[in-house]
Amino acid sequence: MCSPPLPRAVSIKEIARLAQVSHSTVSRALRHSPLVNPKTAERIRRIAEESGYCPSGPARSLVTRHTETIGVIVTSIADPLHAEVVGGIEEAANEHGFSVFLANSNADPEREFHVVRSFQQHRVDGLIVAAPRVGALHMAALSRMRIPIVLVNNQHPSEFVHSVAIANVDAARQATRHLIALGHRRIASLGNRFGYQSDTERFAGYRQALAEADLPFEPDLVVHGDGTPGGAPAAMARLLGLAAPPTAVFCYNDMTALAVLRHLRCLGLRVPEDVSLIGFDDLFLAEYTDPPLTTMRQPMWQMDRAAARMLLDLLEGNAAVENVQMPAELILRQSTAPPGSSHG
Amino acid sequence: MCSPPLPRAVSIKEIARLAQVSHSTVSRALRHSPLVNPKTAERIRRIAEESGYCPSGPARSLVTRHTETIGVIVTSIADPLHAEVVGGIEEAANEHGFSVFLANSNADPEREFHVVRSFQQHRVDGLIVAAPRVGALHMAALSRMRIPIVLVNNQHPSEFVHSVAIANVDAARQATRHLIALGHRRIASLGNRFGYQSDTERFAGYRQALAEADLPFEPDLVVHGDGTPGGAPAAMARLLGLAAPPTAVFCYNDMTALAVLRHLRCLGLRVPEDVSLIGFDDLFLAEYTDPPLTTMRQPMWQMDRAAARMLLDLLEGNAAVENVQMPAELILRQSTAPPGSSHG
DNA sequence: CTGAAAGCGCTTACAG
DNA sequence: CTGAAAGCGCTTACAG
Repeated sequence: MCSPPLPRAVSIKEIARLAQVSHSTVSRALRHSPLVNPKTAERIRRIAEESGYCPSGPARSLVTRHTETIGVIVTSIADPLHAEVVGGIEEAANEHGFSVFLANSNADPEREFHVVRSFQQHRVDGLIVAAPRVGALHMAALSRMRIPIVLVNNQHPSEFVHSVAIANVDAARQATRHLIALGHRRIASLGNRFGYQSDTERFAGYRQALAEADLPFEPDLVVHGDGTPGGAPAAMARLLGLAAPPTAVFCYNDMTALAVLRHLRCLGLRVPEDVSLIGFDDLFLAEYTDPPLTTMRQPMWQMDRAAARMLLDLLEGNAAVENVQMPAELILRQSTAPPGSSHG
Repeated sequence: MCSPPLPRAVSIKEIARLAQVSHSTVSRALRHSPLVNPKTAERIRRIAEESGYCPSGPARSLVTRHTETIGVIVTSIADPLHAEVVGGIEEAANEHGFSVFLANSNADPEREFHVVRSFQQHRVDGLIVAAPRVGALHMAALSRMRIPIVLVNNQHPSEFVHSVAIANVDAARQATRHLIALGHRRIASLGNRFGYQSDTERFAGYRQALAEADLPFEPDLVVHGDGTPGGAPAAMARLLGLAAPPTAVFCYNDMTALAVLRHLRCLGLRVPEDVSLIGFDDLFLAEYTDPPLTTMRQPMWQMDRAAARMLLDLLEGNAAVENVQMPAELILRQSTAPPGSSHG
């Protein structure tokens, strides 16, 4: 609240005084308006340069009515998946001369509210929401801001916004097919009960693949974790306690797969010899686990860039597609193999 | 550059009209000034609320001369270590009502320049620089901005700024001591030739530990990677090619250790039976490798919070300590063991 | 307690 | 080509 008197930066007026012209002329010269004598324009620019002039964004935005900023909301910056989100967005934004405000909702409703409010106060030109719940709960507040908004992997379908999302159904089907192709018949789905739509969609893809292969759907083989390593052991214990345990597990995400991997190791079970494991996301670390994790790659960097470009298009007045679905890619590594491959 | 006419947000004037008072009074009421009749203040606030009024940060900052924003510069957002940087900063900033601009320098000098310039235009109140080179190369430009700056893990010593850094010498000494205590005598140091000061300091710590234990320093046991997984295999090959290869390796960071781990596995060497490995950073994934990685934890989240708090202190006019050194913590996991432990 | 006035640093019609 | 003027949305002395 309180703060020391910042040294006043040199303004357009100051350099007008120095250059012996009106501040209007300075403004024009600095903006390279053709309406000013090239000689004086040059002189003005030199003076500005020498005096270390740096235009005031806030002042400028007051009249232009845009700030050249976008806001980005993520649930957790520490989440490796979201770290990439921010990277792709920042890159694309910067290429267009936009700066990005980053905020972390922490999945806390109160915090989410404040974040949106604060972005609104800063008069961001547009918003990218990569925090599923924010999109879900605050859509009304968001659309009241009357600025372009793009949702990344939004978890609740809504018609009136722009979004980019991973093609969950296809991805899950592909993952399951891969396991089926390897010869697995008892394939578990370890979902995420907080995954909302993505969980539903991935589950649907799993069932589709089963149906296509004429494999029976067994409810017992479906358990729901919480999308974090913490919930995985319990879920896995349920599966292993079954009379006929699964020979392969399709995990909601890599974090879950990671925890399962570790849990199985503790139990003395081998991956993929005893149990095959497939993840989702292709986090950086998926390549470094032992065995390296087979997974469905979610091209986050591209998705983010796509989201940013979509927003930038909107900001530049171009029509943009409403929704983009990006395909996931099966990344074959060593955590999947034919069932019982150690014995055969 | 071009952009559609944003719908004009409701201003203080508009609600003044609605409330039949002057806009000065509205301003006061909204800011809870005691200089306004409680009844009318209440009425004004209600009207503001109902009309969806949201104060304009840019307009406000023009007169208050601060924007309640800070800029954060990192080299790479995708780098897991830096993802945490941002998280801690954003959290602390938000608690004090500040928003954060995030930019990624990509270790590109031109980009770095633009980032600094853009933050300056946005009139950020303060800056946190977690991109070592920016601190090194642009210190002059930065200090010309005349705003508080805090450097995180800055790689070049400079007197006139505030900084928080990891205690590299101590950390490296501790790591090396751990290996010595396990009985290792031939301990390699796999450094990072782009690590500037941190590399130098960690190397110094390594030598100190050796000296303390009266172990000879062998230049052959010191190689320099590039701080990324890419450079590790070559560096490791050199070490393994030695007449008497090391039985333990102190790696510059976890990423390097990770790559070494993998490389050794390819070569059929076991960790820690054949070679002990200790990393640095304690990235999230260090816990999930096989074997889990023994490493020196760099408490990034706390370091970031410390940096943010230091900056906030500065912004609030409080004196702040100039430099904070945070101790690293030895995290014992399974990648280190006595030499030749498979045979004994 | 309230309003008129000045001003923050800029841009941009409007007259010359 | 140039300057005086108005205005962007706010805050805050200054007079009542």
